[in-house]
Amino acid sequence: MKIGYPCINQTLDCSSSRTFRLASYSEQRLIETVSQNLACLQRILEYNVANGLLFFRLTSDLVPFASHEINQYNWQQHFKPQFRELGNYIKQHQLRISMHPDQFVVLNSPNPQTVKNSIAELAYQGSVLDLMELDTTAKLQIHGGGAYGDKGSAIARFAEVYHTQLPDAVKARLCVENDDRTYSLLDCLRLHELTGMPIIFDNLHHECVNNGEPMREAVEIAASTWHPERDGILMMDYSAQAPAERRGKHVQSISESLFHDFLVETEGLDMDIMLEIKDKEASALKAVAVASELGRL
DNA sequence: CGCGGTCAAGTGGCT
DNA sequence: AGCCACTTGACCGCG
Repeated sequence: MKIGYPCINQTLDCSSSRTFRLASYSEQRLIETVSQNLACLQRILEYNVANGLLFFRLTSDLVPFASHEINQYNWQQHFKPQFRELGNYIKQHQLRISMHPDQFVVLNSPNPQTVKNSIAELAYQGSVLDLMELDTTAKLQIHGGGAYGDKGSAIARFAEVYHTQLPDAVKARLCVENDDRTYSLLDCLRLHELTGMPIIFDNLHHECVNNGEPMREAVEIAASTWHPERDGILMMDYSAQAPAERRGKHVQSISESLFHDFLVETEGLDMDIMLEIKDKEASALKAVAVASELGRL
């Protein structure tokens, strides 16, 4: 089991998500920003290794406007050595890596332009992992998308786009995650059956939307969609509801007792856990301690 | 130099 | 009808 956190490290004094406004775009600015982002990413990875945080989600902002038409620069070629070096570090320390394209990536949108933009964004994020020369256990994580009043058709449209429009390099890494209002675990299972994509399980989303599966059973269902050789072990997002806040809002800081209970409930199941908690590595470090005490690491 | 409005992109639920 | 939340605030103009 590897434990980690997404995108941002609050201890270090650098960010790998630096970007700029579209109006400020220039090739020079792009090169400078990417250069700084990659340098910071290396520092974050070193921090993670030093602290036993072996699962990390790369920010979508690593390369600003990477899938936007304004960006015609061959950044892949320019930064190839840096990406490879990062990849070497990742492989050397056996870090698990994911990326999570944001909410604008919707493969089943009725708007063809949205689908086109989505595919371009997936191609960009996949190419980051490819440039790092990571194997297909490094994943891209998206949601089912919209339902548009007819989820059955939306699911069929997703599968159609998957089979007819997605590059193989994206398909090799793409996973679907249950969301907190539209695509339940069972809906994701349907998408899995139609495409072969593994399911990334989110416990908080499952609490929001489910078909009555107890937590352990839900984890087992998601885990069964992963081919160990091709995909590695199950990835999951772990969070807890922020008290007295909107349903689905993430807590500020981990509850060690809730996390302890979750690990006890899933005893014997192997998985890598991404902590979607506002205070980032602070909670991830507490989670590592809890998991370590339970002998799960 | 700090504050606050705004930023490439979508969707659905809540107020 | 508009706002908010989402994997994550960061940028930039203005005072």
